[in-house]
Amino acid sequence: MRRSREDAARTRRRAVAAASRLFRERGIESVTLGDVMAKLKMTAGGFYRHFKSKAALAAEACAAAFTSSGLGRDAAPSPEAMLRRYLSTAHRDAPSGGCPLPALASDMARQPAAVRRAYTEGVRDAVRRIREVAPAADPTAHLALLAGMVGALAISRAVNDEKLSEAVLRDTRNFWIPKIEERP
Amino acid sequence: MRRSREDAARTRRRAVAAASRLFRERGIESVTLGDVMAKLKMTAGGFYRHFKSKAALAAEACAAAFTSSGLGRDAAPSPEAMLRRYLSTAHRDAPSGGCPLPALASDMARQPAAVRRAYTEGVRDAVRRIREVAPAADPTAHLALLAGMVGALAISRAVNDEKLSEAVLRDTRNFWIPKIEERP
DNA sequence: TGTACATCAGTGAACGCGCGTTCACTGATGTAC
DNA sequence: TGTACATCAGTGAACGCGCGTTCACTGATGTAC
Repeated sequence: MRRSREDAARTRRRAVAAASRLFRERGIESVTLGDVMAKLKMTAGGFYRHFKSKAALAAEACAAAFTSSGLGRDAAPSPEAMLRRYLSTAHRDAPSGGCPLPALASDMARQPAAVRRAYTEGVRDAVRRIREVAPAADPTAHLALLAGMVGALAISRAVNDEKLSEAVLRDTRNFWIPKIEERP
Repeated sequence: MRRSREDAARTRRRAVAAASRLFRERGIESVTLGDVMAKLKMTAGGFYRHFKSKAALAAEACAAAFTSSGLGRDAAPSPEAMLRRYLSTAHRDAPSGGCPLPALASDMARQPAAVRRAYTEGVRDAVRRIREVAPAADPTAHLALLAGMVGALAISRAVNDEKLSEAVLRDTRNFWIPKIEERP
């Protein structure tokens, strides 16, 4: 039966939020509309009152993942605190609330332009954020640091061995912390 | 009709090789058995004369991707040459023949233990390889470098903007080259 | 403020499609003598 | 070496299943008067 406008708008927002979490956790293609709607305790048919297609949801959910995620969330901490938070086992083990960059990277090759644009904008935001938090001397360090953070998290999640997984996070952290604390 | 033993063995090898390339190009789950067998100009039904299931092929194809891939392929070059090759637009644009680490990272979370084990072994091999080629002073640098290489390639492939994509590769290269050329 | 009607959020069944897997079949290869 | 038979690599159709999407339907919400 019909719901109030506020209820409907809330359903839409909840669908985007649930998809944003599920996509980061399992990848866009492995998540079904049934999975997303089940999180709202709804049946899949109702989905199309709110979105044109799964691709449309993917574009919104990706953008949402970036605006609500790790790197940009709160006021600028120290560069060391940022790195420790990003390269933590907690972040590794909770991809659904974490940074979309490592979580969605390999999905991007198969996504429509709208989704890829959202991801690309997310990379630019992350670089800006790093530049603010850690205005290091070496101008090539910012993208190299981002690559290291994203790569370390991705590898630490992919690997089957807890010790190796933690070593990747720890060594990447320990390598970068002195580099970004330096001031020219 | 029946084929000779050598023909059959050759078919099996070709299937593993084709899958290894396709998996790196499109991700394991987006590649169908039909895609793999079409590369051999065969129909999908014949697949099961050689493999128990798609998962069994995935395990073999993953392992194969590591033994035949980028990082370990040829005699130790200079560390700079290795970095330039890995972080090149050529490598970025040819994932099917390239390093499986960035290509398969996000598939791993959803793979059975055998596949994840192959990937983990691949990470260890890559670290060993980096240690040989670039025995840098800082002991945390090896994993940090691997993370940077994998992250930079993954981001450069995911991003929609050619300039940003090249900047990620170039900056990561330029950041690391002086670090790994240093000898203590 | 009440009433009559149109709207539309959500349900649940149905659809078409593509996938992994199975199977009866074919005919060249391998084997036993 | 030749012959008779068993094997089995590959074909192509069929299967069951899950997915994205559609649709008729329901009944509360919104609107016109």
